[in-house]
Amino acid sequence: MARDAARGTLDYCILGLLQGRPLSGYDIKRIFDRTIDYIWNAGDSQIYACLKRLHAEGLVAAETLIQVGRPNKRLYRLTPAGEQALQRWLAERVPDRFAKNEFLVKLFFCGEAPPAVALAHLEEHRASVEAQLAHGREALARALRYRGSRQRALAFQLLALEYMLAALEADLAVTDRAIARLREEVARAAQDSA
Amino acid sequence: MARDAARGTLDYCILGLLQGRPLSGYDIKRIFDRTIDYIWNAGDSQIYACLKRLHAEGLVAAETLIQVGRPNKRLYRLTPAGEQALQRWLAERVPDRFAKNEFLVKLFFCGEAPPAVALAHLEEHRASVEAQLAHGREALARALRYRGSRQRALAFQLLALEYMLAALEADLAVTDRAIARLREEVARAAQDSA
DNA sequence: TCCATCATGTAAGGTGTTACATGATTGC
DNA sequence: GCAATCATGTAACACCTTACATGATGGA
Repeated sequence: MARDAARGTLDYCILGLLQGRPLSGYDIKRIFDRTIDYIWNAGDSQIYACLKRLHAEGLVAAETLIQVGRPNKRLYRLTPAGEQALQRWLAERVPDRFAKNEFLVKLFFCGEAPPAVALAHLEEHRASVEAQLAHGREALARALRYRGSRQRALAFQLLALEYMLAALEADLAVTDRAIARLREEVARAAQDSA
Repeated sequence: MARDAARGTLDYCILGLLQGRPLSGYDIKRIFDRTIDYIWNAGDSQIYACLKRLHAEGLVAAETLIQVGRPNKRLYRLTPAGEQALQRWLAERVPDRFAKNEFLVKLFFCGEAPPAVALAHLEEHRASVEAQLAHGREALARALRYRGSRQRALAFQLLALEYMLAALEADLAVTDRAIARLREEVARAAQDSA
């Protein structure tokens, strides 16, 4: 037994979400969009394909729920093998890959373009960061209101949110400084040419 | 003409690096490893394949440099078409995709695992962040010592570094708080069972 | 003698994204 | 009448990683 039947991070995300309750592919996609979106996500087609494979490999069990007035759904739940695979993955070291960042790459090469180009990217980035911050703070408020079982799971979700919010706030500070500097540069250039 | 001959971010990174000087695939890989690594990178095979395609599509020109005592190298330089493609890409909006984060995903699901598991991940993460910080600070010091042409390009590389360092510092603060909390929890659990 | 550096590639396989296909119900 | 929600999938492609292949020079 060299390695698990589950393959990528998405597989384990799905196994993780199935802890303690059965879900359909559709449910899983909704949870992704609502709660983990800022860390991981996938298109629905990928999720359905993944569930099919996890089922074929015995990590999840499936049953079809017949519904009236709406399409039937396939409910998946963790099998003991799936639970084991998940626990093994949780204990395994995180491979430390660099994180790709399309925004920073573009900024990195903006030296040869006119300052307005970089400024536009920075301003757009600022708006995006603020939107993410708002979204994250809402999620935080929702999570803090939550009273239920799974308090321990909640603590770790809060920690992930804390990471994200801290990163976004730091990002915003750098962005604001950069925008101020660039605006000054643009203004100086305009004055010089006048 | 719907879109450029260049495709992904890697294509444009390579075009960006080729601004103002010819480079071989090997050179490009070394620059990636030394300076952009924390934002983007690629395996050498991917870089060679990419260069070949960019050449076939006329965005770079190639010449073979015969060397003595070491293998010949293929030097690539930007063509006017490549320069245009790069400028177009620089001006284009950054598509805002979520950033995948394997560490946070794992942490997110650590609620159902023993606290020691999460603690191990956090401590390892801390070490990794400190290493990246050290690496980034060195790069910053090197960049600040740099005296040459391309000062404008340098300013943007410094900005990218500034983003990275700020994110890492924020990350470290959260990590330290989380480690302290978890250690306390583990200690309390040990005391209760005693 | 063995390893690192210089230098370029092929081949295979895995992962992820996008577009397409289908079809009922509910609310505006 | 139109769009959104519920629900599941196939197919094609684009992208990325890993392993393999080759071979000289120079230092420990």
